[in-house]
Amino acid sequence: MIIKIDMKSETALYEQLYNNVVWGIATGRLKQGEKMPTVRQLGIDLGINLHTVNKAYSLLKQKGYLSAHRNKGAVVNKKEFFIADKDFREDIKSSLKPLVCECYARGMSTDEMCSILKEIAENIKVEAEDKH
Amino acid sequence: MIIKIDMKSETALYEQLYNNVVWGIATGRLKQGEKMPTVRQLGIDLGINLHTVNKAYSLLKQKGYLSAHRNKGAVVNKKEFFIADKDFREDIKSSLKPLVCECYARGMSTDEMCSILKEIAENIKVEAEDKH
DNA sequence: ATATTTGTTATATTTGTTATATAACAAATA
DNA sequence: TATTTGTTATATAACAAATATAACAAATAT
Repeated sequence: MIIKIDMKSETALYEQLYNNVVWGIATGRLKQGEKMPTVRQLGIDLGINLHTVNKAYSLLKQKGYLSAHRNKGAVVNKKEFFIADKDFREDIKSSLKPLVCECYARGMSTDEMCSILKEIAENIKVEAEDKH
Repeated sequence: MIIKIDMKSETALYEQLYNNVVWGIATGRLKQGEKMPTVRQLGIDLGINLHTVNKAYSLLKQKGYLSAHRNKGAVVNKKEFFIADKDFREDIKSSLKPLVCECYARGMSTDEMCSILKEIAENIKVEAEDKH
């Protein structure tokens, strides 16, 4: 999978990298068991430091998306390793609440919010089909 | 409205403050034309620096929620000042996409995501009715 | 007019985070 | 035994968050 980062973005590099990998999994570009580039190689490819890559990988491991073994590189975990369990749902709720507050404060209805969410989800589905 | 911040939270103080005010507007605790505490007073009340308060207020002004005038303090704007226009919707989409990706990667359906969103919105409604 | 209140701007300092750089360690493989 | 890979440890620089002090500018009160 081609990973791209935007040096001008306000989002931290390691966070962009994290989001990219999650997007890759969501769109089926990264499949379970698939080998990730090494922290050194990806650092070279993206023109960033291996520790920045390592920080992203560590987070991805912590969240269950990747496993890493010495001299083996990082691989994408099976889906069972990153299910939408209770803890995850609580995390998502916490992240979502401020956004919902903003929408609500601006007079948006719940249906409107859901339709935006569905639009995004639909987009991800299209990106998943576009991978060929 | 009673504003509370958590010094142990990972979220920046100015951001917590920002979220608090938006929540206040969303739940009807802060009404249009209502006077906000002065940056100095709120700083004293919360035990934080007036510049931290000022940073939150500046962001809230920038997003249309508040107006400020010298020696008048900050007041909550009319709803017309913070509608859910195209720019806002684009911003929300950008913020929402990484979250939707995570949910999608973990096998959640769009309906499940919407139900979580609705749950949060329902909660805000309850908090709005609880204000008496 | 003058003093006060308030947002605003400016400068400096401390602390934590992000990103880079170099080096070394540890485990698996060739 | 050498190499590859993740991992850990320092050190450094740049930036952001939060504080501290001071001063400025406009509106209000006395």
